[in-house]
Amino acid sequence: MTITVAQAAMRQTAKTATLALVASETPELARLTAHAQTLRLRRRQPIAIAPDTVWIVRSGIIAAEHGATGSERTMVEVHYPGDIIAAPPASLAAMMTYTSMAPSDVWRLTANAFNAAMAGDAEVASYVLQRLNLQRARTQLHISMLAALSSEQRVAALLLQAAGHLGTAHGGSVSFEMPLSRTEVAEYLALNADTLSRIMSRFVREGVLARSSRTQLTVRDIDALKAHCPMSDAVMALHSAR
Amino acid sequence: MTITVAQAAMRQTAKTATLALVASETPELARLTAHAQTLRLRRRQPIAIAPDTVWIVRSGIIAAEHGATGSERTMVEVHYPGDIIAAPPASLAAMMTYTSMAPSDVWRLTANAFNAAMAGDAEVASYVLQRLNLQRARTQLHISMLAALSSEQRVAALLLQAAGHLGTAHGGSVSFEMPLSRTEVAEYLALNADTLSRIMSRFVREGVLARSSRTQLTVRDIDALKAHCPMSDAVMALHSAR
DNA sequence: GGTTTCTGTTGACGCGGATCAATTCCTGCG
DNA sequence: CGCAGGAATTGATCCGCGTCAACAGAAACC
Repeated sequence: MTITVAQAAMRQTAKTATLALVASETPELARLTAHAQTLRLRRRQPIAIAPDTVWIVRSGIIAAEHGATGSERTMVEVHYPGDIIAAPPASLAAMMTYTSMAPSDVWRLTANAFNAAMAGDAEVASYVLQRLNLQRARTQLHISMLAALSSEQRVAALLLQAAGHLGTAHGGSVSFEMPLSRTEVAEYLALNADTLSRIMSRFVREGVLARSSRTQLTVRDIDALKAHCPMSDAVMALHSAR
Repeated sequence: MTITVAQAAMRQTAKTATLALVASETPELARLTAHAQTLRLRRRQPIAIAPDTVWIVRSGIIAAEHGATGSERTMVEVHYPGDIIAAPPASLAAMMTYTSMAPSDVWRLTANAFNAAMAGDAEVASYVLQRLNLQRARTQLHISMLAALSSEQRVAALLLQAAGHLGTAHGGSVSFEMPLSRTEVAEYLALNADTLSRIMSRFVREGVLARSSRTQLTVRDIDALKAHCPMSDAVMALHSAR
């Protein structure tokens, strides 16, 4: 991979910024920085996740998608800051795509360095396992959503997730910029894009949601939204920026 | 937890048996046995996964289900021998149920002992991460199945999975005993049980499948089954007993 | 062995959401 | 500023699969 001067400069700024972040938030991870290469990703930038590498999301959003480019595509997982991404097994690697859905900072480590860091430090090991466990819980909840919820309930769940990760409370209502396009949300929820559009319009008509631009959303009534989604409590518990 | 004499006896036999297994298959895990308590589980035995414990499946099958008992239940994950199960986050724990779907041997460790074992041994750490990564890949494939496949394709995928884990090849065809009931399969595939029954009958009528009893299945034509399922290659790659 | 109860099968029917097509709305670009 | 191309909306239509109900078969219990 070649690195331009501009990219190198961005990496530098990213590195200093995230170091401060780490010191206050996750001291365990700070011990990984020594072996990590910091990368800054543009919006919609596809990422080549090489075998035997581990990525750690520092800011932004990374989407993991599965399937051929075209109609039958699925957004399998959405990664938020703090998430740990290991290269998929070889048998799946060819069908997986990773994309940064927003400007993101990530650390990249070799699997060896990552393993060594875990083996050498009990607190790092404990932190990593706990984090992976949280990600597993989110993925399981995702399955539960797809399996048990109607399309409207799924959309409500997604809005709660986005609000939890990206939202800023503003006197009872929560605003955020949705980083996923309509098509991408549909791929995440296993929904037809047209159906999704209808449901969003319905939410706006009902007054639980407002759109100031195509990507700027405001949840006007969180409780009404929660009432639309059976497992809202679990969704909000697992998807809060904290 | 009280342990009867009979249970203690079973634990003893289980322990010696699995130790031999470990020595030949997964030397990394053998180093965990010292801190593990071996348990034998009956078919359909529910498991209480206490906070801060880690379970390792040695034989049999453990199902993780989510949702209230009753209609809207989802089988979120199926664990096979070698799998590592960490207690779910508190916010999800109340809605999760773990059940042994077949006679199973499992190891139980405290999270502390597990973390310590990883931190003390680089090979254990590497093994655990690789295993967790395989489980993540399976879960992602599960999502992809639910999102992208029709009900018939999903059933085909499940049969390929079961054949891979439990099947014994027998001259071109593969036989196995299905540990899940019709209802449970339906919960795993996010399918109506009646619809599942229809699809199974269709497979039998087409000749790709044969039933010698309620639970004894034989896939008569693996290739025909693979033709029914778009991502059959990935399914078989990730679900093979090896 | 016979009754009860649980599990699976099959048909008829209806609904939720996918599909297709037409239109409108953004956004970038000359 | 106006045009072009893509993204989102919305209506009309269709079909896969869920739902309900009636029945059949297996296991369980006395």
